[in-house]
Amino acid sequence: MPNNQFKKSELYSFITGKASTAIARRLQKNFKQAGVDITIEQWSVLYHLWKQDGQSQQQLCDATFRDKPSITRLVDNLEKLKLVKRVASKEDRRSNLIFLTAEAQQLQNQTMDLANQTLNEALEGVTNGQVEIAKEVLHLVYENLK
Amino acid sequence: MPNNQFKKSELYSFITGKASTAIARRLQKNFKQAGVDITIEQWSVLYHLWKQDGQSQQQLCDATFRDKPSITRLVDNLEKLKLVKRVASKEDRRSNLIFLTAEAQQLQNQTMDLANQTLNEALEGVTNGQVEIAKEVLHLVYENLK
DNA sequence: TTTATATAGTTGTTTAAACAACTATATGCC
DNA sequence: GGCATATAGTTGTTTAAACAACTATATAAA
Repeated sequence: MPNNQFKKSELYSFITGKASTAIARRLQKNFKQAGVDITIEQWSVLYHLWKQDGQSQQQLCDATFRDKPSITRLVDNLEKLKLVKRVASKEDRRSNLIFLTAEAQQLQNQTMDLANQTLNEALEGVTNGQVEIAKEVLHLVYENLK
Repeated sequence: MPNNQFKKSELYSFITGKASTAIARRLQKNFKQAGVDITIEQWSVLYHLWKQDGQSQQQLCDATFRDKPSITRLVDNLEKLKLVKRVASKEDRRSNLIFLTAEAQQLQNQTMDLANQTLNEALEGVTNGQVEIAKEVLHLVYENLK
């Protein structure tokens, strides 16, 4: 049984994601300090819309690894904040396309800088090689379970 | 600026913790399938009490990386489920010591097996060496930000 | 000793996650 | 065309996270 040594020790913190919790909290704190008043969950939706605007809610589900009710409510809240708007698709009347507002477009550079800064804080003292391997492992775990 | 290549790509999934989310969901699913009717957050508290029973709520905060209100409510719910009980400390009257019930003690072996099984599913195809490095990176990230 | 400060825990409020149940529209098959 | 099934999204409910404000007790300093 490979990996057994690891699996029995430190198992807990792997499962509970202490590292990603720590990163999320720090990013939220850095947003707040900079006067950016959105949640990191909202930001994660905007992030995918900056990459490609006008995605359907289902596409955002896949991109963010969230279920449909979660995206419904995140889009609700982003709409209240006037950061996105729902537009009914003409091709498929079941589907909404989500578009960024001008205000949301203005958030991109600042928040991406804050996210990069947060990762710099997180990865202080970690080598590029280590990070590459950690990235591979996390990717494999995700692929194994998704 | 070291690590910059990494930091700009895959940044998002590192921050949002897709891997740990995937592990948490799978563990919850494995609990449910086995008829274990607790949340993984509740389990994470029990996990630390199995390691040492009778910890204060503040100790559980530190161990689980949660804030005090979160632990208050997790202990509330675990008490409702009759899995733990609060006992007022005699040395410090501000503090509650949390003790496992017999019922919670019986959950230990089964749920630890399910957690190990979940990690085996997650780490399929990952070598011990890769896992060790990933563990180091996650630990360093946590230490940098906690 | 009394006063200030720190610590342990609780409560209220908002946001989000998970899951089930639901509506509406689309697609595939006879 | 009509029916079964799949897909897109919404709503309700429970649990948890984050943050601020609060109570009670302990500790330290004057």
